[in-house]
Amino acid sequence: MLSKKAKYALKALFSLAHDYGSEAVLIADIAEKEGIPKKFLEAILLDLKNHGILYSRRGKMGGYGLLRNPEQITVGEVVRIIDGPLALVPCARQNGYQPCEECHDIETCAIRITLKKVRDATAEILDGTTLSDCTRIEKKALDWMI
Amino acid sequence: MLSKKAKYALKALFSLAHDYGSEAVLIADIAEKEGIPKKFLEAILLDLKNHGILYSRRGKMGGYGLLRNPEQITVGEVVRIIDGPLALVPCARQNGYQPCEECHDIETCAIRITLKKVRDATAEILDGTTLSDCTRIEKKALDWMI
DNA sequence: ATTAATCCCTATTGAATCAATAGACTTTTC
DNA sequence: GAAAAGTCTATTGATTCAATAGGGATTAAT
Repeated sequence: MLSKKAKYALKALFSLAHDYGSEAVLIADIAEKEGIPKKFLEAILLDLKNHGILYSRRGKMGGYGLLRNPEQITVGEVVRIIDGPLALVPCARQNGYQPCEECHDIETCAIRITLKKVRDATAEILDGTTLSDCTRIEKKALDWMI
Repeated sequence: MLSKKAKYALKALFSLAHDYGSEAVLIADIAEKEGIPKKFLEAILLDLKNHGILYSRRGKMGGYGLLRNPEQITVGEVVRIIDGPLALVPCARQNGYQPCEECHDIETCAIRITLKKVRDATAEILDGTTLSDCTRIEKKALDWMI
């Protein structure tokens, strides 16, 4: 399951991608616009900042903004920051591999091999989807209505 | 994450697939062979029985066995029984669709659309992998050693 | 018919994680 | 220096996960 935190993170980033190039945006504004508990969003944005996705300015006139172009930030990157590795099982990870206790032979464990395929397919999709892809998808509906 | 319960279920089914055609197998035997807490395994096997994967016999000489051919039971079916729908988000499910509160327009929610792709790719892999595929994978290692 | 083996059922526990909240601290602009 | 922002630490309540406990029901063998 995708955590609510990750969903909030993506929503907030879509919003910031939409405003990319403008001034920094207030946490409170994003929170209200996207219906996210403000205090919760604070922690999320801070986390994204610490991982090089966002910049921030403190004090009056402060706020958050994307540190990179929306085309250079993928959904996969965000999900990994908030929810951790994509693999459904630690022994099927691409990077942070961890053996599972109950698996005798790592090379031939059918569960691991199968879930590695799932991880790879998932990574292909999520790492191939950028924030601008997402805003483009969501913008279609608005254009259509005008 | 795949639950430990689902991992146990798959391990137990691999074991039963290996013994397919023979007598019913004791819970205790599977538990010991696969290193699964017996009481926990009881609940798992019962669940799989109630979903038409296994048959059981009570009393002396009792035990469990596959109700269908190992080629007709997929990893996807098992995972869904134990862990629920494959989709990472309820609004991306193929069958038990449920709207998410925070998503205004279902048709154009980028999160939903992206995670639906992930679900479909996952389903393709897991529903395309049978118990006999798994035992075949794991058997390779043994053959090789002889 | 009795007994022992076996699966079946209900309840409970302890740990971990998730979602959210509270409150004080630091930095910056005006 | 006052007000407006982000930053940090801690805590709470709810939920889920993994496992355990203790019988109850059924069947084969004697």
